[in-house]
Amino acid sequence: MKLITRETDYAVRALVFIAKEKKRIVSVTELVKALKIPRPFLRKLLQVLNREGVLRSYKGNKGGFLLARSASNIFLTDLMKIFQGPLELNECIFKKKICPNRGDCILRNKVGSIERRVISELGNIAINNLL
Amino acid sequence: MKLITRETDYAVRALVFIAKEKKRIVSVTELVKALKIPRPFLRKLLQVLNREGVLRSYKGNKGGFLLARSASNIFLTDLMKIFQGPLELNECIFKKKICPNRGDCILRNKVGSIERRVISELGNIAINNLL
DNA sequence: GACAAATGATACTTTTATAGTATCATTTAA
DNA sequence: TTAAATGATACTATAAAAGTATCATTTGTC
Repeated sequence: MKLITRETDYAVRALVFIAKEKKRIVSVTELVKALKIPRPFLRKLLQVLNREGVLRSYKGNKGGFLLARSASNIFLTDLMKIFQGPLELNECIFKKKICPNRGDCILRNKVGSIERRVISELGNIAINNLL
Repeated sequence: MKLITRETDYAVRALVFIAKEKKRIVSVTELVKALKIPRPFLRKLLQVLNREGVLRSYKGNKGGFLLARSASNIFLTDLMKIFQGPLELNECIFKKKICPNRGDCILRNKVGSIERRVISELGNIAINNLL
């Protein structure tokens, strides 16, 4: 039972590091040294974050990354969506239509209400809350 | 992000079905017909539930399963522990000691507090709440 | 007692998601 | 010009989840 995968976790750490450096461009080399994340893996993550508009990248020598928006506007749920897909705790059965009684499944309703609360709490956590 | 695996979900359905039959012994054959779960997979699950003291089994012709304890005393968290291991939402990093700052990791603390609430809510759900 | 219908035990295979690697092309400051 | 960076993309490895197969044993019923 894992709410946050390693990809998301690494992304958070990298973003926190970059946020702390304020407006200074930060390279993967620095991040690898500080965070001890496998280099090619981290590169992949950062490229995704760039594509998704969370980071802004600068190519070439002395290049690297900056936050594309303010740290208070990058939420944990944003990262989870990017790396883990839609936020659903109970996709397993519902999605695959195995469930013979989707509508009135009590279990699903109960889990669903817990899900909504978890998501709303996670939605309150932004990068600036983690500095 | 999946709170409940298919194994747990199937187990819940089977237990709910058995609970509804009161004290009548229920065979896998009946369960398969009613719940449309792959037979060998369901058998495996029920054998586990028997070993774990959730079900009681009766061998031989006309054999099958009964609840080993009252439906109000079989909790969703019991099944999750059996099929999904210890209830931790954030095992990923902490466990593997990748995290350079275990103690004061803000992310982990935040997720941890959400985790505790989820577990306590799940702990309130028993089989008899799902009939 | 024979037999059919059940569970017990156990090992195996398949599928999916996660985690990580490798490589070549392109950009850019010095 | 060159070294140090990112972009794009394809590949591999590992682990967890889901599902299958098989043989042994038990037991009610004819």
